[in-house]
Amino acid sequence: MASTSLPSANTAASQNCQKASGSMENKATHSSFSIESILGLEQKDEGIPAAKPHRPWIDTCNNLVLGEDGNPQTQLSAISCERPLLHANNYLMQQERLLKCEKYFSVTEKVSYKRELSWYRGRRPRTAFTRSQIEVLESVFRVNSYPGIDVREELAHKLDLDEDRIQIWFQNRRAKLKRSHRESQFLMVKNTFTSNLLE
Amino acid sequence: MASTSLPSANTAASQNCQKASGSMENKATHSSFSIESILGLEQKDEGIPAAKPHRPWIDTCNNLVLGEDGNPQTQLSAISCERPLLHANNYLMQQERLLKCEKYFSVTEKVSYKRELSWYRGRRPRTAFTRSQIEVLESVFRVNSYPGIDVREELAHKLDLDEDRIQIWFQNRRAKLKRSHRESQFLMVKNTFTSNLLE
DNA sequence: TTTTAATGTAATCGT
DNA sequence: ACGATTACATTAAT
Repeated sequence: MASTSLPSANTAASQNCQKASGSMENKATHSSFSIESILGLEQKDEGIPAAKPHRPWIDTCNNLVLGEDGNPQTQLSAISCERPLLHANNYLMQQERLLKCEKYFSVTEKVSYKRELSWYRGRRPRTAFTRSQIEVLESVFRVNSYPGIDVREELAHKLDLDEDRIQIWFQNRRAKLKRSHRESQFLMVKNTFTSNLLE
Repeated sequence: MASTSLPSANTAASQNCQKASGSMENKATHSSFSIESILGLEQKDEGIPAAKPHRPWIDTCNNLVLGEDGNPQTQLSAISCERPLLHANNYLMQQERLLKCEKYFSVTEKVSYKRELSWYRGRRPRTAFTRSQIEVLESVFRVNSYPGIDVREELAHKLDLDEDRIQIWFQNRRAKLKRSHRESQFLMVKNTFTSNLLE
């Protein structure tokens, strides 16, 4: 049995209530998008290819992306590689695939399928940090939440990680800290308000 | 199936080659900031309370949490909202509960149960969408699987739900769609393989 | 058991 | 670098 399924080492703050405007590919949400209009409307908006950054972890030749732990992204990562290829031969394959699924999915489903494919094509496989890696990172973070390139490189070497991953980790960690501060502040204000009401 | 999932403890080096870090010699910015010195020094501060995930469905005054659907988590949700309370009186309650379950679970299971208890304290009561709510959501999803904040708010108002629930629902829906795509893709590959074998 | 709401967080994008 | 938002992996309730 999978003994200790301890996925997240830290149980810190969560970040529900994320409400802000601007979904990424959805910029074109006109205010005329009432539910009724949506329900009674076929939509043709789409596209927004969005330029493609460098994705070194994707093999250009449709090879598998290995995960060391049999991660499930493998099959999908293998589909295609780079945004430009979207309009190359892979595009045909996908079209074909779409046609084959035609009888199972509606037109709009195919549209969003296409969008989804193009979005997450080439997304870096999610890194699963080890507990010990997290511990080290947290220790460093406690001392310095803005490590310079030298510390990051050192960490990368010691933890056998990309320096990029380190940087992203610190970014996300800072965001998390900020969130928790915001929330505790919110609660403090709320509590003060409440107790003021009570007395 | 969750039983096949690995503990995800490893995956340390799922990354491919590092980016050729140059000099490990520190740039003498703050040369005393080596990892060893950081890790070796006493961590006395431990600020970073990692507090308050903002759980509005938990009442701060230990009142009952309404569930709209008579959810059983009420007792648990109402317990606490603050990390320190984990070591306060609630801990006793949990111990008691653990003792009661003693005959049903192994020691290691109890351990993980304990860990998980402290985990999902404060977890939002599971929302049970009605059929009609689902229908509307599905209809919108068919047209647009990435509704912007405006559509989400409108949906929330019309369906009498939190906007958060809407957002989460769409997230999970997208994941589900992707899963099904993955599966059909797998089947397609399998079929192709099989028919290639047959001819 | 299966499905799916909820959670935490790594990765992505725009500014 | 930050903020917002997403995908992804997982947990837990039904």
